[in-house]
Amino acid sequence: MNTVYEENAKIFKAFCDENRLRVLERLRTGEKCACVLIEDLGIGQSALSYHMKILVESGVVSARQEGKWTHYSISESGSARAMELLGELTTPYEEREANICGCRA
Amino acid sequence: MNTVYEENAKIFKAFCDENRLRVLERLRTGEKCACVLIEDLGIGQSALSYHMKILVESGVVSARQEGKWTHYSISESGSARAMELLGELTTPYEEREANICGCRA
DNA sequence: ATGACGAATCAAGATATTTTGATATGAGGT
DNA sequence: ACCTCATATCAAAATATCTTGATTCGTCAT
Repeated sequence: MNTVYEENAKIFKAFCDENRLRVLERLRTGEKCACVLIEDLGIGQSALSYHMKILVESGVVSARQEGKWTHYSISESGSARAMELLGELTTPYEEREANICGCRA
Repeated sequence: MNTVYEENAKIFKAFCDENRLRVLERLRTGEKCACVLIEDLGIGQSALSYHMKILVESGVVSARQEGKWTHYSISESGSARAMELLGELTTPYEEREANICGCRA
C-alpha cells in the first residue's frame, strides 16, 4: 500500500504536465474522444494513452467506452475532490500542543 | 519565457511530492524554521532546501529571513491562487463553435 | 473465423526530478 | 578580521517520468 502522501500527490500529478494541462483545457469544452485529442495536441497515440491513464487514475477525468472509441471528460466529483484536498493541504489549524519554533528562545 | 502550461504546472508541483506534502502538513500548524523541518522529516539539509525552493517558487509557501534562520509558512494568497487556478482548469465552459466529437456521425 | 481499426500495454531510450555530499554564501558573535 | 552556524548552491549519481515504436487487446464488420 502507498502512503497517504503518495495518494494525494497522485491527484495533483494530473496538473503537473504540459500535455495533461492541454488535454484538460480541451475537455473543458466537453467530452472528447481519444482520436480528437491526438489530433489537437499533435502527440502520439501511445503518449496520449499514457497521459489519459494518469488523468483517469487521478479521478479528475473519467473515461467512457463506446464501441471501439474511448471518450474522456472532466469528472465533476473528481475535480471537487481535488479542490477539497487542496483546501485541506493549505488550511492552517490550531495544534493542541504548544507550537514554538525550537531554534530560538 | 515559459508557456502558460509550464507556469501552471509549476504551481501544482508543490503538491506532487511526498516530502513537499509532509512539509506543508507541518506548516499548517504555523510557521516553522528550516532546522525544525529537517529534524521532523528526517531528510538532509540540502534536500530540504531544494524542496523549499520549489514550494516558495510555486507561491504556496513564503519564506522569512530572521538572522541566520529562515522561517517558512503557508502563503494565504499563494494558496488562494492555486485554488482559483485549479477551479479554472476543471470548470467547463461553453464554446462558441459547434462542439461535436469528430470521430462519429 | 478473419480482418480492420481504436486504444492499451510493453520495452527501450531520452529527459527531468530527487538525493547525496562537498563547497559557497551570508549573518552574527568574538 | 576571523570564526561559527544556518542555509543555499553545485556536481554527480540515483530514481522517476515521458516519449517512441512495436505489439497486443477488444470491438465491430464481413
